[in-house]
Amino acid sequence: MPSTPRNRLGDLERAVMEELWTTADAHPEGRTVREVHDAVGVERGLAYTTLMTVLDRMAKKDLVRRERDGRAWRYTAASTRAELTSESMHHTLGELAGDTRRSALLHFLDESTPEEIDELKAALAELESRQPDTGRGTV
Amino acid sequence: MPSTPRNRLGDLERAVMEELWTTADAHPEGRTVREVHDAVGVERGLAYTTLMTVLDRMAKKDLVRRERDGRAWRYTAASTRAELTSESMHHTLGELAGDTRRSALLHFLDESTPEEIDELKAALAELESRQPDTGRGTV
DNA sequence: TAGTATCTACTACGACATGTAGTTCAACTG
DNA sequence: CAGTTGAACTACATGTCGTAGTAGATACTA
Repeated sequence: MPSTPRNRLGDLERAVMEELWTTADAHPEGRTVREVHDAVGVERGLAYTTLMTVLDRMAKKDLVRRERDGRAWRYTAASTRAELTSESMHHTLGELAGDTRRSALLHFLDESTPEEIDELKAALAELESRQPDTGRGTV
Repeated sequence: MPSTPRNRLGDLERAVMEELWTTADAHPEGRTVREVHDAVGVERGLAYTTLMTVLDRMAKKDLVRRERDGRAWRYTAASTRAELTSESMHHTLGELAGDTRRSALLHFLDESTPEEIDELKAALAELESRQPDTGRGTV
């Protein structure tokens, strides 16, 4: 359960998340501050401590998790990019009452590219195949 | 074209938008600062000028539009709640590359209530009936 | 073992967004 | 004309984020 906002990421925060996400497969144990600094800090001319501060804050916001590795911390993303995105979308939608939500979804689709719509349909179909029950009425 | 972020609204900003949205039908000409203050400011013990400042800033961010009415301004929401929500959702999704986007959509659906899914399906059907072309391949 | 490199923890500071409001001045109302 | 209303401008506090320095502990190396 996130304690702080956890929504909108800053530019650097996002870059750090990207780094953690893209290296998650190759490094499931996570990345140290040094590694993250090398990956996204050096090219931006940032100090090592800057990345330390940012990672520390992100841990407090539950955006990343950390585990001790010797005297260093290893950071991993707390959610996948897809999860975070989905969460953010739900958060946005969640501010709306039922009837408006429907309207927002319609708008959303209206402004979607055909590809997105296809993706959505595919995702719906996929979901359908896993849970054949429409669920109507199951609150 | 919005000049400033225009995303995440503050609490008061949101309350103001709510007020403008919910009274849009009854007052298409918009609302004056005084009216908005009476509606959302008084109960919070806010000064009239506070609402003035906030509305002024919101106008600069293109969240609201304003038109002169005598020497006062009349404010109207620049987008409907549904539009703004949809916009925000697209903004979130837009940060993702195609393959991740698909995954995010799947997650999104996964975490949706059956009601939301139904709404989405209905919206899709509605869209379908307006634009029978699937669009696949049309970049 | 002394010296250096490496890490964390803590502190700090500027920029920007937002909530909050005062002051100043013009215009309108009796 | 006096009081009221409203806009414009300015200001200040708080919170977030980018940025980084310093202090102190630990590990490595010659």
